[in-house]
Amino acid sequence: MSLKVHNSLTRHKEEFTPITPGHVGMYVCGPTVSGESHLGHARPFITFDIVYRYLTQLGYRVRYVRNITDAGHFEEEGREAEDKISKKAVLEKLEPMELVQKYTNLYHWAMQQFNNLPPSIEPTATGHIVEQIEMIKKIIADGYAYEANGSVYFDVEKYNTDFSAQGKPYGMLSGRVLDDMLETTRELDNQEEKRNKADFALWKKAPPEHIMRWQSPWGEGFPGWHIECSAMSTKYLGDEFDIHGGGMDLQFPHHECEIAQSTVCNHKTPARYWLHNNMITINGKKMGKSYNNVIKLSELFSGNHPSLEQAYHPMVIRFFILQTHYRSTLDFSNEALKASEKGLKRLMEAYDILMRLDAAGFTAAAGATEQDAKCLKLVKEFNEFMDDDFSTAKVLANMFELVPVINGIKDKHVPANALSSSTIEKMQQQMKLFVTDIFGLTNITAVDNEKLSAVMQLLIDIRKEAKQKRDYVTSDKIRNELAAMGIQLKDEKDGNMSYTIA
RNA sequence: GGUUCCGUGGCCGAGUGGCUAGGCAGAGGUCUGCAAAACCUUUUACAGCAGUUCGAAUCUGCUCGGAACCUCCA
Repeated sequence: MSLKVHNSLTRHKEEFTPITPGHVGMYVCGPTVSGESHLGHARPFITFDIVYRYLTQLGYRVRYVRNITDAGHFEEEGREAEDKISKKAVLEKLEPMELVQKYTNLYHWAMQQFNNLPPSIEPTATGHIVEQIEMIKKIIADGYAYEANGSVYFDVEKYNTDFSAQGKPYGMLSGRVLDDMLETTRELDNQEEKRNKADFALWKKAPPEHIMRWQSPWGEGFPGWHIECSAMSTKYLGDEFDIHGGGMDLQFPHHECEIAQSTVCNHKTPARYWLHNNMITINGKKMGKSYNNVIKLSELFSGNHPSLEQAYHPMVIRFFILQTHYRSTLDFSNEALKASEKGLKRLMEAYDILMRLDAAGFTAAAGATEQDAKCLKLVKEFNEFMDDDFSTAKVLANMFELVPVINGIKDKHVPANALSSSTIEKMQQQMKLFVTDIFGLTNITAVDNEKLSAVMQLLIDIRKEAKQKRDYVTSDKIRNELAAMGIQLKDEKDGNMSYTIA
């Protein structure tokens, strides 16, 4: 079976075939570092981290490019003519680049907490002003952009007319029809520079108070919203690359404009497969700054937010996101996250037990017992589900079906002759591959401190001895006081004890 | 208003026309010095109406409800 992905461009699930065999170029829209990332931002980064990891697992050499938007070019409405970053810099009395650095660092910290792999290239908008200017010059030269009062706008209507003939109308990604849009677009201020309402800025003239500004053939200014992604994806991935990812809310206008710009410059639709993750909602509404309902990542990890009942470990968030398909909305609630927390712990504990099993001790012939056949099937399906547009939720469901089997082995409910050594090995191999390498999950209670685990072993030994002497005062004291510290002792069936640290 | 999508049991969520998704919570049991953990068993579903079909949560239509985008947004 081969990988199939849902392509937003065609609205169908399609077989994934890379342009260059063995290689994949993937571009994902990264953060705007004018503020701290929130839970909603976490979703695409985790989603495409899984895509990246899975493609790599399939044997592709993946170049994963994820930009950092560190130039504030957000003033399409022109109402206040101010750069978001420069404005905040004044408020916080920081240099713009100082602010950008601060939030870039915070973002990288959060990505590490989530165990997201770093992309192959993480280009910044400010580092590619030259490329963006060159691209704009090219678009003007081809007649698809015009200068007006120090700003440059993309001529959407001309583009739509010319490229519709090639079957590539403006709006083909988001299913919009330009003529309809012209009628429905709202009245905006300062639109007189544009020939048409649907036109978008490639370069904006900087007003005097604007701190971030660059010299250009059209005077001092800064790049428009969309051009950085076109410039950087072209530079690092070429005229045409395999995958472009991002949130569904970027489909229009951001990705639509990217397609238009790149198509004019490179004569090709930039990406073959467009993958869009859905939103995280809270009380049924999208989490986004315009709704004023965001929970920042640092708040989530610390529990320091009015709507949070507790802190949530980054791995819990990661697991929570993997429990649903990336194209579905995912509703945030304390109850749902707590359920994820419990589920993750249960999964990871079983995972640890499985990894410590000695496969040699199992005596069934492969596939001979019903249980053996079932386990083999469950584990085999991991690949099929991932190949089917990254169905992480279904993979997790299968993993959870393995959990009772693994725990049963530990508790001796599942005898050694119920499973074969080859199936145990296959389970270990597949679980390691999917849990650790592809899903990037780590045990949130893991202790990698040798001295602490030595101390814990000592306490466990003392408690065992106390129990043997029926000195329950001592044994309960050890158990209860450890529990008060957040360390849970668990008596196993065979008289052994294990522990988890909350 | 336009475009697109969704409505599954107490909660979150998979679901490709016929086969128990799964997680959390609840109930009963096993184990245990007690408890926890674990294991076993188990109750609640497919918004409504009509249609297609031998058969629909899954296809079609309508109704109701909700969301995203159309403006910065992951």
